[in-house]
Amino acid sequence: MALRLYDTLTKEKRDFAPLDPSRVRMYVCGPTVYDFAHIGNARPVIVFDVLFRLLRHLYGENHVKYVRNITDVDDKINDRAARDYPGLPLNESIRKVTEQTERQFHDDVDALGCLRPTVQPRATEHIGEMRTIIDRLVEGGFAYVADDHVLFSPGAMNAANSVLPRYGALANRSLDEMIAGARVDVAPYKRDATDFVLWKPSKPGEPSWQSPAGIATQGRPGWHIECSAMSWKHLGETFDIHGGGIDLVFPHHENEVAQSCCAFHTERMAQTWMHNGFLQVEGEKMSKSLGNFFTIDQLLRQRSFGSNKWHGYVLRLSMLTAHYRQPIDWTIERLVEARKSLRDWIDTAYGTEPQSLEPPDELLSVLEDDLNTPGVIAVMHGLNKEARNSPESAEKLHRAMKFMGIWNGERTDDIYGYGYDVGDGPSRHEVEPLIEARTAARARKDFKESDRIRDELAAMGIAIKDGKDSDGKPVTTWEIAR
RNA sequence: GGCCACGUGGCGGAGUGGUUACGCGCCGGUCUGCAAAACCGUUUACUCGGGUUCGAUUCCCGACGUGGCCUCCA
Repeated sequence: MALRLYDTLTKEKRDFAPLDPSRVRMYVCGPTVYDFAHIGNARPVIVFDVLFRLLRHLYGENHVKYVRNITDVDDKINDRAARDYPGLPLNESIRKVTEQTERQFHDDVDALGCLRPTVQPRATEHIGEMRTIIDRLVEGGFAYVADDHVLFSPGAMNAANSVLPRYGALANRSLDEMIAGARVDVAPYKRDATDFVLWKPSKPGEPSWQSPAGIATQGRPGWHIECSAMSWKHLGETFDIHGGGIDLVFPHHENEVAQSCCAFHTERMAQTWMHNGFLQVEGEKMSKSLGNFFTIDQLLRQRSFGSNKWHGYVLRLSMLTAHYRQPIDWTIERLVEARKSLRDWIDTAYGTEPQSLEPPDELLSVLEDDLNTPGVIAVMHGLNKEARNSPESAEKLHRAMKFMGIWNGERTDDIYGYGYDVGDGPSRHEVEPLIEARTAARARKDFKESDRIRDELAAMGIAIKDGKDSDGKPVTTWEIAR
């Protein structure tokens, strides 16, 4: 079984064959660092982390290069900086915003069990590469200067009639359709409604750099050029996989393809284009006005969603319960179910010693089929069931979970719901004396008293489970009720 | 309006031209002072209408529905 991936451009699942197996190259569009990342942002981060892990397994840890950019130049950043640090010069306030947001982003995705990409380049550190690409596009006749802007012309690209792809091929639409659908308020400096900005002049106070194409005034890059620049710098003119959310297909990725292929005279920018489906929250598009907007930080660290904090492993597993190309409806019920699965599996796998870091074969064959993570979850449920009669299956389950990044062998009490390390809810000092009193009452068969204590605990939000230890002595465990 | 994706049992969610997905829930049982938990077992499906086919949930066409993109967006 070989890795098969669905390619957005050709609309088919194909065997994956890297251009250079000793150097597998993947680029994924990363965050614009102006605010906390939300749970929708988490989806591609998790999905492509799974792919990164799989590629590392298949080709070797040192033979996969994963680049995820950090966009640190953007109007939203400027606005946020001016709002949050009105007293500071814009340069400084922008740096504060981007550094702080980047740190927060890393805290969040670390908690989601994601490995760090090989390189996380910043847009502002690649202005030189952007200028080079823009100059080449102007020289090649694909872009032009107007009013201190540099504009890319999809029309010129399609007229070139060479190895270049057709503009619109990725998003599967024609230039004519786009012209028909274009807004009436086309900027006056554009020759054509479909032309898009590669470079624009900076207003006073805005971040600015030396402009390309002989433009005298200082300027700043358009939105799409950074990814062409950074993927070129770190991965080369063409590479294997380019990923991101499906909403990026047009215009962002379409324009990246145009820029890169025209600058380098290549047929394809990436061999495989991968896009994850959209996320909704409780059946509706996530938006602040609907009150269903959740940041990763809120889910992890505040009781904002379903009055619960959610462990990063739970968030990650719940994200993997749907295939990455399918839309996903993010609900409390989904998280509760993921948490239950995770607890069952940890109960089984806890304490086993993985014999290697290899994922089980039955998991690999499923995952290699275009990242069929729901299938992987079914495999894990199967291992969990087999583990009742087979210690080897428990060990396999341990390896499977490690490989998928949903557990690393630790005791995670906030998954189990024990209150004492969560910081709120009843503490073990309040609960355990009552448990002991109930055990004593049961021992003297005072069931009226033992039931009364159970009711009292229930009122505190504590659920209890009676069992027996290995000597047959009654043992009661407890957890925060859900 | 244009383009695209999706529509599976109470819920979540894979997959397949003819054979059990899987998980949760429900129900029954074992266990338990009683519950809960755990364990064992059972149950329900492929939006609608045409077509292709020996046979379609799976392919084709149409309808309806949901969502996405077309403007910043994962």
